[in-house]
Amino acid sequence: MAAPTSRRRASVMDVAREAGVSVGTVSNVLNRPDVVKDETRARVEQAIAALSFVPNGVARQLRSRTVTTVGALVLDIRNPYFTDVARGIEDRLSLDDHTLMLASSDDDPERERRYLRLFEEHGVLGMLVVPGSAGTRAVEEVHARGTRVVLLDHPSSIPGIPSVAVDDRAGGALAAGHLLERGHDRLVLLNGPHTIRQCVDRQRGVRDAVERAGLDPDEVVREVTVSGMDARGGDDAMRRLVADRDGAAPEAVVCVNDLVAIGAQRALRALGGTALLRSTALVGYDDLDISSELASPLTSVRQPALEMGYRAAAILLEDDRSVEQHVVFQPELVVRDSSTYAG
Amino acid sequence: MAAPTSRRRASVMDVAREAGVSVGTVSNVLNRPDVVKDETRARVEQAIAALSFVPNGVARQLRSRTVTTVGALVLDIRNPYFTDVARGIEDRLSLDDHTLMLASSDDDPERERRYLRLFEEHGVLGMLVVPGSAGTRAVEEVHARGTRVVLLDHPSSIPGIPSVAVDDRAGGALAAGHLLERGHDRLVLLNGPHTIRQCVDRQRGVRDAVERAGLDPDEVVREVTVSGMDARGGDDAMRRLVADRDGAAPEAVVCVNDLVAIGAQRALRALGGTALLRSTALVGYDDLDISSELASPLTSVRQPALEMGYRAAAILLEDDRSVEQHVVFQPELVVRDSSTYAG
DNA sequence: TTGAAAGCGCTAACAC
DNA sequence: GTGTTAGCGCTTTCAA
Repeated sequence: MAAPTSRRRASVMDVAREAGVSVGTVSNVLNRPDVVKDETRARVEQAIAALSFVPNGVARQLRSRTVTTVGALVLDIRNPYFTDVARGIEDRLSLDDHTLMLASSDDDPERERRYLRLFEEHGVLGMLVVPGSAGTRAVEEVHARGTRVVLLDHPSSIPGIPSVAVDDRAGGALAAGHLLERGHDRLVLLNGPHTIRQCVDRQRGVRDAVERAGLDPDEVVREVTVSGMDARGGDDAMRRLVADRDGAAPEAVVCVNDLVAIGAQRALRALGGTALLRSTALVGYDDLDISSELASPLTSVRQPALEMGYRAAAILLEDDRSVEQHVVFQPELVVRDSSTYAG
Repeated sequence: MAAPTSRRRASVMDVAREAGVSVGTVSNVLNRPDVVKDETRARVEQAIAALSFVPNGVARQLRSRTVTTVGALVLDIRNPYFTDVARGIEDRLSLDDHTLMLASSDDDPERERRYLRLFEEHGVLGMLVVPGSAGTRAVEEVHARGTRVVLLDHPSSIPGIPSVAVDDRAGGALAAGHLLERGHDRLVLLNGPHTIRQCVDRQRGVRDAVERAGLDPDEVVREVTVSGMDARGGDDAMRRLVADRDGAAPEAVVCVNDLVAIGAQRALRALGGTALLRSTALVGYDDLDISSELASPLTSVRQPALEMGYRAAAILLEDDRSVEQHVVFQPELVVRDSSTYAG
């Protein structure tokens, strides 16, 4: 294998010269091979090989205004839920031979802006965005400027922007309802910031369930905001909670996602071993693959991540008024040990 | 927010006309604002705002040959190990205001080719690639044509291509050595295909450890190839193993990664409950965040994923001969319950 | 400090 | 079937 040449990449001109044809013919070989005489095409293909010619996609895109790249911006690439969504997206894209540019905002408005901008400047075919705390303003602007957008994990209230989401309010109610049914009358909600729509909706759902049980949400539900929506955040929050109660664990806890729940479990075990862990009824959210494999297998609210990604990508590509533009999936409760030891 | 106009995006020409200046001046405002008279600049900026002008990055890249995008191709985006690596890459890139285009080959040569091609045609600044079963051939070609490449998770044997990897052979030896020390003299290795370099090296390491213990690897080690390097693959393989042995679990198992180990645990629990699970000593690889939270907390070989990504990105960006071009990190064994119940 | 004009590499008319 | 040429939107000389 030769060393990397610092020479300029070969261009259609070079290929044309090498093959003794015009650039138009080279372009034809590249894009409409059937229109070129066999013998000419062979010569051009030989020249392409000889020069290791790789077409400049940037120039092509500029000229032909055809793109095959879709951008996706998720909240947190380290959260398996979002990688499942991404996988669903890719599954759909690859059907049309399109490719995915994946990025993670980490709910940092600055990063979100940067990536939206990058996608827009790059002229992607469209983008799939999970908006963060900063709201949908930035996305709306992108959309207003003419780029196709589908909101992910966010019910769209914006005319012209389709969306794919899960009914988070129903999910919150599912989680809390389960704990109430099991006789718990005090709930802690380990939630993310209220700037994130999912967190607000799940909290509302929790309160719905409490009201439905004939109780007063303000008395029953104690909401604690985690420092981050990952294991670390759940761990920290649970430590604070236990410290507040002189070493006792809260009776029943709803966590905003499985990672937070896993962190909360970790804290409980660290502070008081299995005994403390089992004194709490815990429900997570997302039903990650690994949630069933935990020391205390997690009761969790399942969201159809892969399907959501697939559907969102389909809406973007099909851009078809006959397809439903606002899809809401229903979550589902999966009951395991973490919520059934206690009580 | 206005509906998406199907109108063409505004161009520098439009901005120039609106502001009553030439396109050159608009370009200067965009790229060298200090060289433009305050008052002119203000007028141009106003025009930009009025027209919602977003520069066409494709045209810019074509003309100025400056890129800020780096491509990364990992084996499996759903494996937290690789998302950690990706995160390390991003951390380094964002220092230079560069952005990451992330893709997953799923060890499918076809997908690998597609993404390498996409990156190359797009003219990325460079790429970070975890090669799959298909080997490094495709990457070498890309490199030979002049694109900067850093191999990830693969010790480079290719002149001019830097690499960042972990010593997998040492890791395999660490895992097996631990089990041997605990008195096991039959090991099952749940491995991925030998077309993947990591798998071969880890197997060699396992055999090293056996030899070091004065035993014969051919007698001690039984290697089983999983159908996929994820929980599903581990689950399937373990079921086959147990069936082969009339319902008994193997004494000691080294898994090619934590996901496989988690799947293996799942199978054991499903087949024979905690009793069967605890009759096996199990070691994983990667030390995922959640591995410590499992029903049977996983003994695992830790690889510094984040640091690897960071380092690889640094090498790519710095492109500096004074920086070591072949970095090999050393893995580390983390002992937990999964390997210490049994025996 | 600004404007005019060339050209990045490609595709798509259109002419032959 | 193939060649010629304009031009995608931008940056970058060079001149004024």
